[in-house]
Amino acid sequence: MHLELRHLRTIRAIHETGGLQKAAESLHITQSALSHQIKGLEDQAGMELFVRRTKPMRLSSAGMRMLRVAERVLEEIEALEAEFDHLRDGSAGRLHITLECHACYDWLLPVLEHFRRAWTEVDVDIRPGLAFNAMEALEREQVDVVITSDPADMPGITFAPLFDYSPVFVAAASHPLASKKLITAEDLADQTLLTYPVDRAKLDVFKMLLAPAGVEPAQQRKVELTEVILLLVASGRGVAVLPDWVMREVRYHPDYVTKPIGDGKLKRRMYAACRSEDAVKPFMAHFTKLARTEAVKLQGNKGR
Amino acid sequence: MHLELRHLRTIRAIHETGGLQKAAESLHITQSALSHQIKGLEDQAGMELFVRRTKPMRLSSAGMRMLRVAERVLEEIEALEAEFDHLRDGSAGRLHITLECHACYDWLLPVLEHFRRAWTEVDVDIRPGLAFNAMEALEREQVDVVITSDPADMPGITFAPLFDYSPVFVAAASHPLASKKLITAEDLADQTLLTYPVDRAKLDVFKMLLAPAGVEPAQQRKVELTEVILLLVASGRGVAVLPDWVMREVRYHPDYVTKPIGDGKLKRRMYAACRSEDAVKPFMAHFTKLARTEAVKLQGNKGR
DNA sequence: GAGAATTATGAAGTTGTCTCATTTTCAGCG
DNA sequence: CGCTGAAAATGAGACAACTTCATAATTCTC
Repeated sequence: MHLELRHLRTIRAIHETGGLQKAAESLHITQSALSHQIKGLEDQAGMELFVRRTKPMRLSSAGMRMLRVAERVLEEIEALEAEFDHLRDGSAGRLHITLECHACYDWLLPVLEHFRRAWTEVDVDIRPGLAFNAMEALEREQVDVVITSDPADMPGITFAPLFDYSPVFVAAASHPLASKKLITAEDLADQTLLTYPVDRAKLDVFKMLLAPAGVEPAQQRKVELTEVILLLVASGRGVAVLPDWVMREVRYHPDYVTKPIGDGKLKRRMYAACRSEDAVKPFMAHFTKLARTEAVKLQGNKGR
Repeated sequence: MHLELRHLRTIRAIHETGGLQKAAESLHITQSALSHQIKGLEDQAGMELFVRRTKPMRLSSAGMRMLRVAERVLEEIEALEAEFDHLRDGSAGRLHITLECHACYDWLLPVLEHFRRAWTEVDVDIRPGLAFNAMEALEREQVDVVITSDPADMPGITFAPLFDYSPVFVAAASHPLASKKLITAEDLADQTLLTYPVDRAKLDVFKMLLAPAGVEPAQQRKVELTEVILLLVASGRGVAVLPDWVMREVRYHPDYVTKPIGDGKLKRRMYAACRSEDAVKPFMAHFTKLARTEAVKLQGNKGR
């Protein structure tokens, strides 16, 4: 028994119009075609789907069972086709994001909260599990956006700049380094460094400060959550280097001191990477715009 | 965009096997056919459903959306096909019943309670609304069984005898007719007769007693529920003629008297009518057997 | 970078579905 | 009762769509 949607559409049409003749019109085929079709269908089903004792003919009890499935299934199919219409005109789509940068949850979550209200038909999600191979996941359409500060020249991938930030050193107010004006790589050589649990290559403090100077911290402790890093810093269990926007809450808190690192002019730029074909979609443009706006709010706190 | 199940099967197969090649095998067609097919599908969808940057190819985000629908829909379709297998071998079906005889609920409901446990895949229902045109509804497959005591010689309809019963006169113990041994048509000429609200032709008391004698009761009051008829009888608001099995509960109750009617030998036979094609089905045979068994229980109460 | 594996493409063939023309069936009605 | 018209069934042929076959173009693997 090999059903096709054609059969379900036929069943439904005959039921709705109440006869072969009219059903044929509504399906834009001939009555003959329908007659042949249901004959074939009944052969496959091995039973009569229609009652011929009456004219026009109506569904039999077996036919009614098929009708119930037909109505449910066709509704799904039609919803799918409508969804594809929306995909084509850009009002629907998928926005699955992965981030190489832990601290970005700070601004990303508010952005997504705004976004999902504006684009109810876009399926939004964060996929932390794919962060390790983020760019590859983007190419394979496992995700649609990668938040990164390492743009690469890749064909088919577009990097939209979001905002600039500086990595900032943070320590407890009572910490010996609190008196220094500027933090150098060597200052960290005898420190416990608190970082996110990611590859060193993804950590600003290694890539921009320690690696160039060939310095290794006395100890590195990996911590998942920003709040916990700050907690450990405050209690003198280590020091950290975090993006400046993270510091907005604690910059003027008496327990902490923040210091510029390196020459104090280290700047990084955050990007949203997506496949170039998606870059032109309206919801994608809106997403990057929202991300920039949210970042500005955070930057605005700097001068407080 | 004109989707067919073939497309959904293809989408699912490619996803499950992880590539065109293997999917083609599992669908028993060539890889070339699949390649052509998805090309046509993508043309219709107006977008890419697969990511070709990788080999083997995988679903794109739009393709994933289609996959979700495909999985739901195909599950329904496969369940339907399985259901039809059961319909064919007779372990599934529909048993929609209508009754011309109100009192039959007494034994029918216990029967259906047994039945539905034994035949979980048979859809059981009672359709009181179709009682007026019961036999026509049976022919048109609006119902599958008619409970009736008027067998007719109809082509394609089989009448299975269930049990015999006698219509019995019932009145309040204090009623003037309580002293009579036998009730005749004339006895009812000055009585209020309580009946079910159906056509006179379907009422035993008219068809077998009053009509032949050309007698009309003083008054006829139509009451829906058996319990209410008995209540009204007990309070002296009228008399009734009911099937003997209905009386099992009240026969020896001090408020009531029951009397034979006519010559006291009036017998009626109850039948289950179904379409002859259904009569051979195992669940239908089981239903009539259950009905007979249940009736015997009631008849057994007679001699209590 | 060669070979294997995977997908794409073009042409030809086959299958299945539709249309057209006609017949059969059935309900309604004089 | 037979006529009449509408509805459904049937058979033959046309046609489109899907499939296969053969082969080219990619991409992956070692």
